[in-house]
Amino acid sequence: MSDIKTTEGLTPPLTLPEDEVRQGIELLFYAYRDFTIEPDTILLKYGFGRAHHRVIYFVGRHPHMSVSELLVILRITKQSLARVLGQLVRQGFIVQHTGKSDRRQRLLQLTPTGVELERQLSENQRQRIQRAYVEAGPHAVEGFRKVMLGVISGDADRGRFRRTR
Amino acid sequence: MSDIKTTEGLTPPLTLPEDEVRQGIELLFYAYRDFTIEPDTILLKYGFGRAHHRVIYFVGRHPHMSVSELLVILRITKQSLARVLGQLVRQGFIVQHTGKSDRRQRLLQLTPTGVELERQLSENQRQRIQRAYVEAGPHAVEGFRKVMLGVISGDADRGRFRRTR
DNA sequence: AAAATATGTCAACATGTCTGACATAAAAAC
DNA sequence: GTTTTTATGTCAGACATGTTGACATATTTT
Repeated sequence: MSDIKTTEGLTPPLTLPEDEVRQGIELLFYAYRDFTIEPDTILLKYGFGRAHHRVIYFVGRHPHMSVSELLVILRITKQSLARVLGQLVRQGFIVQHTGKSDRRQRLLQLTPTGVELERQLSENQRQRIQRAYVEAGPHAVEGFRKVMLGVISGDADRGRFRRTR
Repeated sequence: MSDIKTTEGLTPPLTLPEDEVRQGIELLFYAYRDFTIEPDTILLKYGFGRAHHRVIYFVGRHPHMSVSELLVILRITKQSLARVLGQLVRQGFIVQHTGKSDRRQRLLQLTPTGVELERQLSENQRQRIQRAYVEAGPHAVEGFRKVMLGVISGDADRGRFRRTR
């Protein structure tokens, strides 16, 4: 973050062109915008929103996760989560079961219907990533990962990516 | 864009590991989430939201752009835009002037105050990108760009990036 | 003169976020 | 074993951002 000093003849140009940085900002904006359009459309049919997708995605990704773990990932309040999670539970996409070691916890899990919805929702996003990855090539993907990790804030979250590869 | 055929012994592995794709999805989620936290916090002080930032950003980026051009970029309805744009104009961050060739148009421009707010808002995002770019190196940045362009949908939007480099 | 375009505006509504307050059950600490 | 902390739920009210639909005005194009 800080220095403009570690430059002793190394590769990176220390002052990046204004335009290059602006481009980076806009790439993130457009990519995220397009990345969410199609799932959003599907969700409409169920009367759900993007928040439901996020919950379904992460519960699918980490079965038996607790409510508080989910809150940490999503960075929203429990009241915000309560509405969408409640809907998903009442409508049979997610089940909650009491934790064994800690009976206060409500561990979350997708139902078969939930799994199906998750698949349907993420399908387009998977294809989009897959296509972009294949077209760009593995070398570019490595660079993509590096930059994205640099954009992400905390070591905690960065740690989530320290396994693949 | 289309094919899965140009593979005769080339580099890209055609079936990407499930986990690699998932990782890509999550990188986008976390990066975008963290990318917007700080500006959002600043905006709160002004009673503004993320939508105001987007308007200020793009008007700053493309001075004298028309309302309809802005609508195309943002992909929202004019009624949605009207609210935030109206606030920004009334509070002196943006001025509208009638188009010369087409007097129906209201061309948008940041006031000095608007420029200052834009700078303040985007400062953190610029630093974030700059840091990530410098740390990852120009080679990685090239890969990042390739992948992000692949994620973005239309040729129209991709065309916005066909100049730098 | 008529039609299309660029913009603005009013109204109603859905969604997702927030803060604040309070309740319950279970675990941890004393 | 009582107290405190933790995990979760819930109610209520607020605000920001998005949507549709309808209609108005000025200006350009046909």
